[in-house]
Order: sequence, then structure tokens, then C-alpha cells
Amino acid sequence: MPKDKPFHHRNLKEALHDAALSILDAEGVSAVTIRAVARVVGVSHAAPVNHYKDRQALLTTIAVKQFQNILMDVTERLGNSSLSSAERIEAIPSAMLNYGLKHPNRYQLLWRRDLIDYADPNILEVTDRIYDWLCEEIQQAIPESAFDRDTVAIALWSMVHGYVDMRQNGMFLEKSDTVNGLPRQRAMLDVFRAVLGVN
Amino acid sequence: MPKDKPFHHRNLKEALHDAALSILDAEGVSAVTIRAVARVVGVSHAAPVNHYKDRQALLTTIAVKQFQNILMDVTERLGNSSLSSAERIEAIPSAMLNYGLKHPNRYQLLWRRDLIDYADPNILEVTDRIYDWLCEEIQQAIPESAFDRDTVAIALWSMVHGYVDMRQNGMFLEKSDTVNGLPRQRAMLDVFRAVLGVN
DNA sequence: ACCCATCAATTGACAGTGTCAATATAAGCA
DNA sequence: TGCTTATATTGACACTGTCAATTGATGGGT
Repeated sequence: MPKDKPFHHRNLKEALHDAALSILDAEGVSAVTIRAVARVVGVSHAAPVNHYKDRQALLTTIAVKQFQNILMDVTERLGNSSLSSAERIEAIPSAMLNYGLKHPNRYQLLWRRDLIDYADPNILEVTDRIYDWLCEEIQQAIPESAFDRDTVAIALWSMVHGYVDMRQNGMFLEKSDTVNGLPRQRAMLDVFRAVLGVN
Repeated sequence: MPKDKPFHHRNLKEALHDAALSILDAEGVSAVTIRAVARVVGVSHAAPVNHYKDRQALLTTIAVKQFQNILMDVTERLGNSSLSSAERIEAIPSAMLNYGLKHPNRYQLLWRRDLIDYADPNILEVTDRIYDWLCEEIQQAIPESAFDRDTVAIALWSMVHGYVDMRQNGMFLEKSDTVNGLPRQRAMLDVFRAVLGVN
């Protein structure tokens, strides 16, 4: 803990990332500006450029890390081999759902194509891995099915994403969050259990 | 057609709205700034304030109108009484899907809670009417069902919204858009036809 | 026809923003 | 030691939304 802040921060990149994340959680993505982040870290307004080319690069890095966090959660959960077929299929959808409801501002960032760079190889890789894993579990659980596997995977992921996104936009707010004593998201996933014929 | 532009535009509100819409289509929502719109209409940068309190008010008005357009389309389509149960249920999901794929920038705006005011009574009314109609059709088509009606409606709308949103973010891009010769969205809706038992 | 209140539009300013160029400082290596 | 490179600062520019003060036009009442 140097007294008079040294010229070099020594760890600016991570510090900027952490500051950006906390601003994101507290005030939403629009508050995550290069200058605000620099201010929090206590560095000049143009310092971040050495570590993040521009705002998009900063936000893309954050998004990549968040996707990776989600993937790690899923990886850990699916390591448990005592799960039912349905539970394995729902691991990724549930993870997205829980993450989205728990970290609304972070979740919102993940899908802001105007702010992050979806052509970034890291983004592509992590989202592909999540998707592939979802497909894999569907394949394992229901090797025979009337439905195209990709279609089921896309439908499932689309449903949970759409639900989180619309909920956060205030839709379905007057509707109860529980149906028959279960959370609505549980009831929604049950619809898919029914059509896929898994338990 | 006055030669030297008169001080009063006489129709500024609509002109601003139209200009904003064309900018939205051409350059995306981030380009729809108060000043850019004013520039297109050929009026001073602060003129719009007399008709739209701020940028959010302008964008909210646009969103309301777009939701109303969608609702009108659906109303017209559902006026045709020779539709099957499945077709009636899918009228709203299909309309959202088609609208989203046809007008990506407009669709994106509809779900930007940081830009538009979801507490606006007009927004509430039109989205409620869309939702209620969807529920109504589900109720009519399957008066008896193992699934909670609201859950089905929410799941269905969530799926199509999530699909459009993720697609526009570049997800599922390497996956084919057609499965068994049918558009993927058709296959996705068929999953719901199966679970609801309608044709 | 006039006056005046009201509405509509302009101008100018302010605090933000991202980003770039020029500059200063520190670190690391020969 | 000195030189190269990485890192941080400062200052500027062109934008943005929004506000206040001002000017311009309209329309209603007398």
C-alpha cells in the first residue's frame, strides 16, 4: 500500500475489470463508462486504453468472463453423475435462469450486441461450448426423438433467455411467480419435460 | 410548400417520429439521437423538446406505435375464422417472429428497458392486450389441459422472443435455418403443437 | 384591428461521453 | 549506466442530452 500513489498501478487491467463489474452490478451497464471506471480505480481518464482498446473491448472481456463463470457452474454441476436425464438437460437452462435472475445487470450485458463484440473468438468459443454441451446432454438423454436435436436445444435456450429478458423488462409482472406451488420457471421447464418424455 | 422554411413546422411531432423511425431502420437505435433526428427534419437541436420531453419519450412513443402495428396485424389475421386451433395459437408468436426477423432494429428497441419507459400506460396497455389475446386463444383451443394456461402463454412468447433476440446476437448462426425442409422457427413451434396436442 | 397570452422554435451553454495525439514517467533489459 | 518499451497523464475534439433565455408566430377575446 504505497502512500503517494505510484505512477504505475501494476495491476490496472484487473482493477479496471473489477471496478467495471461493481459499477455494472450497482448502476447498470450504461454507467460502465471508461471514465467512470478510471475514476473508481483512481487513474486518469485515458489510462484504460493501454489495457482495453475501447469501451467495447472492456465490456466484451467482462462478458466473456461471465459466460465462463456460467460454464464453470454447469461443468461442476454436471460432474455429479447422480442426476436424472431431465436434470442433466436442464442444467444449462437452469443455470442461465438462475444467473439471470440473480445478476440482472450482468445478464443484460451478455446480450447487448451493440456493446460487446460477438465476433470475438473468446465469446464464440464459450457460447459454442455451452451450446454444444446442451446438445450433448439432449443427445444422451433422448437418443431417439421425433424432434430435431438442435431445434430442441435452441427452443429450450431461447425460452429461458426470452423469459429472463422479458421478465426484466417488466412483462408478466402481474402474473404470479408460482403456479401450483412451484416457481413459474419450473412449470415452464416441465412443459419441455413432457414433450421430450424425460423425468 | 413554403419557400423559406417558416418558423413553425406545423407538423413537427409526426415528422420527428418518422425521421426517427427511418434512422432506426438504417443505423440502429444508438443513432436515434434527439439531435440527429432534429438534423434530418431540418430543425434546431432543441426543437423536439416541445413535442417529446426527452429521448426516452420519443423512443417510447415509437415503441408503442410498433407494438400497436403488431397488434393490428394479429387482429386482422385472427379475424379470419377459417384458421385451425394451432394457427390461432401461433398467430401472435408468428407475428412477433416475422416482425423481429423483418425489422431487427425496431424489434431491438421494443425490449430496451434502458431506453423506453415500460411504466408508460400506453406500453402497458398494448403489451397486455397482446398477452391477453394470446391467453385467450390458448384457452379457446385447449379448454382442458395439463398445463397452466399462463405458463404456456409465457413459455411460448418467451421462446419466440428469446429466439429472435439470440439470433440477432449471432447465436445459432452456424446451425442451418431449415430443418427437414422447414424453417427452424416452424420446427420450434411444432414442439409446442406436440405438447399442447393441437393441429 | 389590436393586444396579449400561449405555444413553438432558436441559440447558447453545461456537463458528460469516447477517443485520439502529444507528452511525461517508470520499468526492464543490454 | 543508458535505451527501449510499456504505462499513465494531459489536453483536445466532436459528439451527446438537457436546460435557460430568447425570439418568433399563432390565435382568441375585446
